[in-house]
Amino acid sequence: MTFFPFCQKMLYKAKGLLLWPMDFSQTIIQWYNGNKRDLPWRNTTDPYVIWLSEIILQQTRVDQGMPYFYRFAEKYPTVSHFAAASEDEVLSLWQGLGYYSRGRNMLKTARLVQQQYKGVFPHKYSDLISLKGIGEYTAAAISSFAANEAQAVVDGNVNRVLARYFGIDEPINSNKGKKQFQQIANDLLDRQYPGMHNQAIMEFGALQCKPKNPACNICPLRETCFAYSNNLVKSLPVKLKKNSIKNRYFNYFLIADGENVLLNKRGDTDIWANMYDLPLIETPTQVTPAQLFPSGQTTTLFQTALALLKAYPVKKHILTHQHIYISFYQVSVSRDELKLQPTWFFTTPDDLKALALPKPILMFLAAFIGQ
DNA sequence: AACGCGGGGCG
DNA sequence: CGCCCAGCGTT
Repeated sequence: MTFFPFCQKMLYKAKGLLLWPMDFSQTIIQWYNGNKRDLPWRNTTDPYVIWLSEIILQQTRVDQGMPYFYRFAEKYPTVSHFAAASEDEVLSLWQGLGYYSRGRNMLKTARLVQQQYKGVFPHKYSDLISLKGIGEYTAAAISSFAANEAQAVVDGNVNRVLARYFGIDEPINSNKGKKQFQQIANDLLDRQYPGMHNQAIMEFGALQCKPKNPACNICPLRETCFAYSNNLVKSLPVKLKKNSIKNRYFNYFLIADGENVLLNKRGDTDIWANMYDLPLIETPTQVTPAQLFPSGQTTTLFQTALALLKAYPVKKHILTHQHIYISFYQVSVSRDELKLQPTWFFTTPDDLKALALPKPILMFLAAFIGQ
């Protein structure tokens, strides 16, 4: 999707460098003063306490992290207390919050601060950035909140606000996008009150410019918001989708009665909807014939005793969002033992020609019938 | 640049 | 079910 990137760039230059930076920051800060939540880590400039909150809040909503913040702040009132903890104890406190490497890295950092910094938690960006578990965002957050260092934070909230307000369609998780959003955030930063500015824009993203159903109707920035003016609020920010290719393992059974082959009519929800394949067992992982036929050469899959005649090598079939590993097993079963499933039926090679088969099934059957 | 790492809330 | 959340470390 493209939204005239050249024009946007001009627009950003016009807004960001000439016209709007003061208005933007002042409007956001004004909104912040009227709408901010009372959060415990905002009532301190202790970099240690802010660090606690920031690590806990990485990829974690405030509501979810809050009880953990209290738990840690009470158990470890200073970084020295934290440094004296055991990993088991920290992980136990962390239990249920997810992303457990955060807890382990916290302990490493606490111990390093205890040793290298004599228990005085650093507040300079350049010191913070080298600590385990502290990246660009967290270093900017701690240094600006604790010491008003002019470092602009860029998190999910900031990305969303900037993408919408300036109409930036560069993906927020591409390399180019990351640089671009960081650059804009830097340009926009209120150099007099960087800490409050950072808090304000994030709070604005969290409460006002929300991912779903943002409150544009009462937004103080909507008159100059690119996304609002151009009906693009729902499509910004742009994010590169993760390659969510799933592996699936299909085990097909070729059951022949003379020339006739037992087919299966597929349902209408999965891939190859309403087409025809063979009796199938899908497994969560690749299985060997030995696993599929646990008692030597026979198995009772489908509540029917099947005897393995031949196992074919696995074929990989690639779809846009799925990689399917297909195993074919030629089996024998006496017809009176066969318990037909509702979707199963025997077909002749002639009738087969009139049916829609997925490519890999068609190829397999053609080779089988042709032999 | 891509991926793994978690648990929970929301539409 | 897919997306998103005060991201970071590793490859």
